[in-house]
Amino acid sequence: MEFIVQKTIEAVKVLFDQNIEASAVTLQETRKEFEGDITIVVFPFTRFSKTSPDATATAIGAYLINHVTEVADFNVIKGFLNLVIADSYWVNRFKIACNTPNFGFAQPNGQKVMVEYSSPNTNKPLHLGHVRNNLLGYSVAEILKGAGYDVAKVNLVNDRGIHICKSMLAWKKFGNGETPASSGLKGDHLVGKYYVIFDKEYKKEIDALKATGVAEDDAKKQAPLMIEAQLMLKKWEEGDKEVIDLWKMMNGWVYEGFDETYKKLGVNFDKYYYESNTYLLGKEIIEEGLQKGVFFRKPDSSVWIDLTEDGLDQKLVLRSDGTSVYMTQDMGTAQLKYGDFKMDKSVYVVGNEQDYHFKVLFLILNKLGKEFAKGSYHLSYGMVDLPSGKMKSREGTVVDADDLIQEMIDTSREYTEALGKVDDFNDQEKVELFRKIGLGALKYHILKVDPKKRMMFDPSESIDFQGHTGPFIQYSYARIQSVLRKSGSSDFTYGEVFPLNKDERELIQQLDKFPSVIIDAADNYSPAVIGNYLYELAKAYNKFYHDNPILKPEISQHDRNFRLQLSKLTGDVIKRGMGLMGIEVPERM
RNA sequence: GGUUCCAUAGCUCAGUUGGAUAGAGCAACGGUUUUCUAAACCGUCGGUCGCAGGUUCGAAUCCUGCUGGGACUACCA
Repeated sequence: MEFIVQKTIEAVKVLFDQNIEASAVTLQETRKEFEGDITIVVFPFTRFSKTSPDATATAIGAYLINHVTEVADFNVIKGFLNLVIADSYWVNRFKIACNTPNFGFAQPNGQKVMVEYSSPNTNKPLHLGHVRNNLLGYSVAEILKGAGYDVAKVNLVNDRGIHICKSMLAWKKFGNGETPASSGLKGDHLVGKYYVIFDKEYKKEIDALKATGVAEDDAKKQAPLMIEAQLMLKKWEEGDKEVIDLWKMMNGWVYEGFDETYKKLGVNFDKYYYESNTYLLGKEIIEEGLQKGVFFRKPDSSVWIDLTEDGLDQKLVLRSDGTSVYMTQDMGTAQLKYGDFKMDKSVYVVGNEQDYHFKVLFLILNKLGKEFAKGSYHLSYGMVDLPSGKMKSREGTVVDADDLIQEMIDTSREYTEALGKVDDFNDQEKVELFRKIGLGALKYHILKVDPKKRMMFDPSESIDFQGHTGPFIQYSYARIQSVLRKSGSSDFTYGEVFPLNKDERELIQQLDKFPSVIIDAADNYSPAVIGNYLYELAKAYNKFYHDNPILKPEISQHDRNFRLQLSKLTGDVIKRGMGLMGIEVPERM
């Protein structure tokens, strides 16, 4: 509505002889209890109009109606200037949208962005927290594509370290050669089982030591299992064949399990990075930083950065024994990734528990003068809380990703079969539909919440299929496809300018927003923006559908085709928008 | 202790440059189907926007303090 802003500036100049900036013109959608489409807030103008808000609004309204063809009418209520925009304008916008291939998606903007997400540890299966991460990362990547970026999705797998050795050691000691094939367990679940066993046995040892009078902190360090795990890590780093073989075998199990879960979630990656290949990186950057005076070395030869001037503390970047810490690796990996992709932006989808880490990382990269520091962004999402509180892997209070997905599919099957609408579906079609609806419900439920906020997830309360949900939007799509099929045509040409009714206008206005919604979602890295928009769109369509016959005999050819075209575009936008959230839509449901 | 994020209806959430009487969904209650899919549509009920000040013509939104909750603050990742 840029032209309204420009004409308002003009009106203010002519009427009150005042030059104002475009930012001084506040436009908002007219609240639906009032007549009009666009509202101008004129309070700021009263300072120089020297008249009441109502008089100011009336004067501007009168000017606009005489100088802007699109302004058909106006009214003033309590100092708010409500403009009625001509139907011809909306019809024209609609026609343009229909003639735009991939309406909503921006043209390529020539910029490259990397989205790193998922980044699992290979010692346990994925849980609800990872699900949020994966859904967010995938969706944000798709949204960025929709906004014109060239996107690379990458997964940085944490496949080494003491926690991995714990699973390996427990399996070696207590596993009796158990494999996914012999146990029937999914690989990641099998490895996770031994991670839990390690913790249990380790605790026993700690308790035994404490009983002999050893202090807790010392007991944790002295426990034989911990000593053995650390020895194993050392052997791994030395390339000990036996340890490496075990590591390869067990990680292989985990990857098979992850691949299955990723496939079910519908997420994917353009490239995998493994920490076993990157954990030694970053040491040359330490040298670089020391030379540039960004880092300093302490007498024990550990290396630090002083961030007190930035309101933070001193931070270790290299241990006294010369080995890397997480920060060292991340500096090196950032450099590696930039070398591989030369991206303009780099998004890290990581939970907000690591806010401090990324703040420091980006600060360091900036101080080192890295060209990629400026484009780095930590998409910091909130934790997923259960009614019982926070999820803790070791305490078994996690919601497993595979279980959750299966429960959603089962629930969707029960719900759908109870409605009795799928009796003529064959088995294959049913399986597909239940999967689409179950995952649609889950994904929408998680993605509709602002990523930055913590969210509550109650697994016992099965996710709804009515109201503000994924299935509601999927259903709207299926309905549209049903109407289009029944029309028996695909040529929806209709005549020229004509009056719109309220529902039609509302729907067109909603559709008209789609391109700007995608940009907004991309700028804010927020699938929730798309989700809320699609809900509003589906609501507008359902209202329209309910009150406006399309295929009835009494409907004129013109109205019929116009409404079919309106339905068609709505369906396209829903499908495209849901695709940005990684949600599929069924042709029938 | 320090840093930081959060607090909106019984529940889950919208509310993005400060704008009208703070909105949805669920739950509860009521209505709509011989008519293109009722996973829908319409209505009723439900609020001290954590509390107290401040800035402003105007504050859920900005500032300060307080209360309550989370996270971070390791030679862990």
